[in-house]
Amino acid sequence: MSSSEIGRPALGRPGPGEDGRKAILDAAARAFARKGYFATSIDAIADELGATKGRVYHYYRGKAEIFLDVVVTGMRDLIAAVEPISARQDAGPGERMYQMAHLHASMMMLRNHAQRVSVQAIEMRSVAEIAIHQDVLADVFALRRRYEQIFIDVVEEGVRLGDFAATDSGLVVKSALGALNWIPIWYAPDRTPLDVEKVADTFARFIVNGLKGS
Amino acid sequence: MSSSEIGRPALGRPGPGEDGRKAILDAAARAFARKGYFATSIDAIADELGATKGRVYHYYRGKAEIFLDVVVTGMRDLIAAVEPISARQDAGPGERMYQMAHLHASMMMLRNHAQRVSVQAIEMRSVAEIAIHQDVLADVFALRRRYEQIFIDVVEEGVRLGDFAATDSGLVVKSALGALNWIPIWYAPDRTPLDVEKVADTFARFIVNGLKGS
DNA sequence: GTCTATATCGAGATAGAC
DNA sequence: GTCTATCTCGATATAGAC
Repeated sequence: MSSSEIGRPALGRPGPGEDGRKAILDAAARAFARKGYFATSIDAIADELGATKGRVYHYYRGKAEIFLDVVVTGMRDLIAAVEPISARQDAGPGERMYQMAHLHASMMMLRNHAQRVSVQAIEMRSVAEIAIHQDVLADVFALRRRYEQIFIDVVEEGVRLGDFAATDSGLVVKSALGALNWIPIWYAPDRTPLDVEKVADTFARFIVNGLKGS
Repeated sequence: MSSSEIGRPALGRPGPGEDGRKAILDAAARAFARKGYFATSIDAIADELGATKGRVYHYYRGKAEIFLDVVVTGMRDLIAAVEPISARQDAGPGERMYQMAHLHASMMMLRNHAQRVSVQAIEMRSVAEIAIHQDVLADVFALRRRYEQIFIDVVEEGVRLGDFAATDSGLVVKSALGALNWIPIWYAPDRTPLDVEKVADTFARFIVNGLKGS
């Protein structure tokens, strides 16, 4: 996990000013979520913030750093929310998987900006500006692998207990997370006035049923 | 469907030279799939083609046009492959859904370049260069809606027949297509030496089970 | 810490030779 | 039809005033 301990900013210039950085992060998340990494200029982020470029460059060395900080923060939030559920002893794998999927789906809708940016990031491996930051990228990959493993462990426990049908656990987890990660791509809080709870419940039930088999 | 009748190029300068255009389309699909729309320069497309910018601009007015042509072509291919299955009379909804999902998954892997680009396109609605082409964008949306409707119809037939559990058919189709559309994001023919048939089968079974309920 | 210039440069697009 | 210049401009990033 090296450079991404909880609480420490993953990137950005050193020194204090945690609140200033946070405001930039939020503004950037909204801007990136709306237009994507390349179509979002630093000026656009500054506008969203109600400031000018100067402020942004005071806290961050460049656009790629801001982007990656949004991504890492979003992934940490997701893991911090979902991981505890996977370890609960009072529920079986089916019930835990339902709750994990339900919460993941909810986060995709309620924390839409940051999660949408995290999804974008997956396709940016090969972009030079981003690829430069090998260290942070390594953290991002590690976080993603760790998150997938949480789901894989629950699936395999379910298979052992006979609650889930036997299959390739890595692949079914990719199916399940694909369905969930796709949500930010079509869900837009303003254009799609859908009931968050209903969507989360439908997705979570679909996933658990898919794992149980027929 | 206006400007996108089958056989006619959706975009590009008028006149003959269908083969020249096709070669550009393939090269562009590979380049866009690798780096994404913005990180791919016209020079990079020309390189991939083994030519220079001049050739590209002879056939297309600009980068956005090439991109959208790749997208429309990819979506037409997908629909042309999957739609016939939905209409088959010799199989029930469960079996047809399995085959549709199986084929969709296979296309995501075997026609990886074009499909990866189509997935990218969904996030590009709001990008100015792309948004200019209202007419082609309308076609893209229509194609996507039509494709979703194919799946929705099969789901609703399955629910009527009691083969599938009753739910919001639009939402479960978004789950299913999310799982499938996510494939190009993690599947890379070179990095992921996975058995296409096995992946397609696992995904299709997961989806059909998810629809059947428990 | 925050702002207003401004340097710099990559890339889309065009003109015109061959 | 295909190429090689070349124009042009937007956006990153910096310098330095306040």
